[in-house]
Amino acid sequence: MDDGHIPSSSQSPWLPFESRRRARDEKREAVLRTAVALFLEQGYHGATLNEVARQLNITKPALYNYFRGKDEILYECWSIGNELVDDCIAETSASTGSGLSKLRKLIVRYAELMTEDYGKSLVRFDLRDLSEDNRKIVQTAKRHIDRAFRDYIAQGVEDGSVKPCDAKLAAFAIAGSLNWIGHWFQPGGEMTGRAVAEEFAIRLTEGIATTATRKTAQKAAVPAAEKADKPPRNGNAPREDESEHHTRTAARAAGQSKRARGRLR
Amino acid sequence: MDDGHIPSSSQSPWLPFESRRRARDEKREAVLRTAVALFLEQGYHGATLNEVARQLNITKPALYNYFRGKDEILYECWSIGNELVDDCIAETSASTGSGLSKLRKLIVRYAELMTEDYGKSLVRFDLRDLSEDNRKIVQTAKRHIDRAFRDYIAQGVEDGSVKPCDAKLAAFAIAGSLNWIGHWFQPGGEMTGRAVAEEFAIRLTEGIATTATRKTAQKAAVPAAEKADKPPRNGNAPREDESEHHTRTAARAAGQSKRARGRLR
DNA sequence: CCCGTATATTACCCATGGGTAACAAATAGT
DNA sequence: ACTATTTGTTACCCATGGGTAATATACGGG
Repeated sequence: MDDGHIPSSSQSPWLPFESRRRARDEKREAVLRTAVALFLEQGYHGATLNEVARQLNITKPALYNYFRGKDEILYECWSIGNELVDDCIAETSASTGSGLSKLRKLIVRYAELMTEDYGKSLVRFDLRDLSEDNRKIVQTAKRHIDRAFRDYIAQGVEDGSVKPCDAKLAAFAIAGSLNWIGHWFQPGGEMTGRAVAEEFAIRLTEGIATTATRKTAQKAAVPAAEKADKPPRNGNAPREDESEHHTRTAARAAGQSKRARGRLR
Repeated sequence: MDDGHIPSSSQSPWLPFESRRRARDEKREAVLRTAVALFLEQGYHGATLNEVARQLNITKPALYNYFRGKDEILYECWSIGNELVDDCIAETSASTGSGLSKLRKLIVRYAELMTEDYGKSLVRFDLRDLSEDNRKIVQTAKRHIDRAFRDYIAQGVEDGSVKPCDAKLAAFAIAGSLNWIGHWFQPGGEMTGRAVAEEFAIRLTEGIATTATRKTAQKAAVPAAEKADKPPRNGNAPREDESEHHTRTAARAAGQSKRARGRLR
């Protein structure tokens, strides 16, 4: 029971006896990183604030310097994930290309998000554990995400890159597959998050695309609408800049955003 | 707060003052029906046994005549859902036809299950709320379901009805879409459960099928392997034999099965 | 060096809700 | 009818864990 599990010293800014003066936001983030991991591992109700605090080498009441309560921590975790999704959507919407092309871009990004903690929090946390106000915010955001998928599909139908279909149901089907990734994906498995993401981008659009995509049998003559589909991208990028990615995005998120400050006494 | 919400008298065998001698199993089932609905509506942790009991016109301790505790009720709800899935798989496996044909059959049945309470319980309940033993049982059962999907896909690849693909990922993608139905579907919406199910069966297999399915552009010449695909079925059956369906299946489930008896004092 | 602020700690409160004990009422069997 | 069993009820226990009050310690500025 008391096996400790002292977090690797690079994780917690509260080193037992050491310069414990870090920027406030860094600590806030550290709390959220620990909380989201614990919530995912043990479930929101299974995880206790005492345990969150213990993993950070502090005690429970100290958490209340940064958050009003457990449900606010949950919300903030979700919120970071949501900002990441919003970024995906914004980037994708800003790009040029067919509806299908945009849809695939979004799928890749969204799928990879689902393999990370903050992404998982979008689909594994229960809305009912949030306060009334926050729940409404989340619901609105969810509709926003759904709309993005539908819009790209509808757009694809219009420009001919997507077969005529019910955009609503197609979006549900695609989003369902993607969201489910957040339930089964475990880092350290056979495939990396990105590999899964790219595979899903093909698989999930194969049914509704007007053109074949695979290097299987037919050799798919690329149609006009597809020309802007895949700019060289970053080829085979160094891969696994993940930790840096995390801190970067988390820092940005904590920096701006309208999320509550905690301790506004 | 005290708005009552007395369940329609056709729901509870414990009518306030009336012949309250029903068979034990009927009562057990009534508990489960009420519990599963409440767990889905409020979440397992949000729902209290007091509330379950109240909706049945009894008091909390009376529940312990039938179940050892809250987590066992959760397990039993899940268990009924699992038996329904097992039936789907058994029926499907017993049928003849191509791998694709079986896959579609399973998808239709599974999807429709996801629109019902006991089906939803398979994907919305948290394994971590179960006892150690029950959790293992559930995990094993989940693997069994996953295997069914994979097997049909692999079989389809072999008999040529399905394009070569990674059966594992394809199964995840399909199951993900289906499981997600259990999160968004609400009876009373635009589509019936069956309509959604049939739409999904097409949509989810369109990408991996070797032949087109839709009455869209191409007129899909049905290949040899597909001949046994759709027997007339029951055409447009009277539809909505749901309540009867529920009681029937629930009765069977309570009748046989090795599930614990409750109060084995 | 002293004080104000931020941050953390110790010690506590207490609502909640799962679970139990003791007892009562209905039921079935002989 | 009398009794054993089942199936309820009322009244209670109590572990858990979120949240708070009072207080101590570190730090930065004048």
